[in-house]
Amino acid sequence: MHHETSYKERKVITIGVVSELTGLSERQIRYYEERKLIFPERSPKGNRKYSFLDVEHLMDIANKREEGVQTFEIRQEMLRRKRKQERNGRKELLRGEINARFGIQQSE
Amino acid sequence: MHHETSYKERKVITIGVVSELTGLSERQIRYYEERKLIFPERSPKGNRKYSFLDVEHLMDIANKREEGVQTFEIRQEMLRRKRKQERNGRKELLRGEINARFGIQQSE
DNA sequence: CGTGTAAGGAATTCTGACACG
DNA sequence: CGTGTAAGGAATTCTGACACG
Repeated sequence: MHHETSYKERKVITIGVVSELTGLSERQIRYYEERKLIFPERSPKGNRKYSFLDVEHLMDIANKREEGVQTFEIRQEMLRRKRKQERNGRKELLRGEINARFGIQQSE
Repeated sequence: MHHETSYKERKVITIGVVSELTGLSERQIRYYEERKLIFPERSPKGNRKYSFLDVEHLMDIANKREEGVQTFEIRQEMLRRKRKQERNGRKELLRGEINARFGIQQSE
């Protein structure tokens, strides 16, 4: 319907800028990647590149960490949320197919 | 109304990435700045930082240049557009004030 | 576990300048 | 005018490792 990979998702920000934006050290940012909390892309020569969405995730992670939540638990929660989204995604897809065949019933 | 400086306007992209995104050389990008076609911010240590909007402007500039338009003319046109926008901005502001006093009373 | 730091190298960016046209 | 390039320096980023706790 929309998206051509929006500004929010494009991976164009270097780790130094992400560090400024989030207040996290580069060490922390790289560690959260190691723990699979964040997934930067790489430039041709291997430099990490982040999106605004990544920056927001990192700020959420920082808040969780301050509350003493461990990276492992943060990852668990992320995966749970993701699976839930996927289920809803499939549900929506199905709803779309049904509508396509049996018509636009606005009622429910 | 909205805007907290949206993703599109935030200056976070380094010149190398802008170069990849636009296909322009760093030399060209710096030169267009010298000619006042583009206005990056600077990081604490002096590195240029661009927004997605800047990237789009650069692509427009690249197209104009391919058509043989000189940087001076591109700048002229930019300034003309900007002044027009400012006039419209003032007009809208005025319209808002008039409405606030005499128009559409949403009840009070 | 989460983060700091020193280490060495490679890539990035900056400025001012010369070149060509 | 618009762009390439070599130059030298400073800042950035990368990885793997040791440290502490």
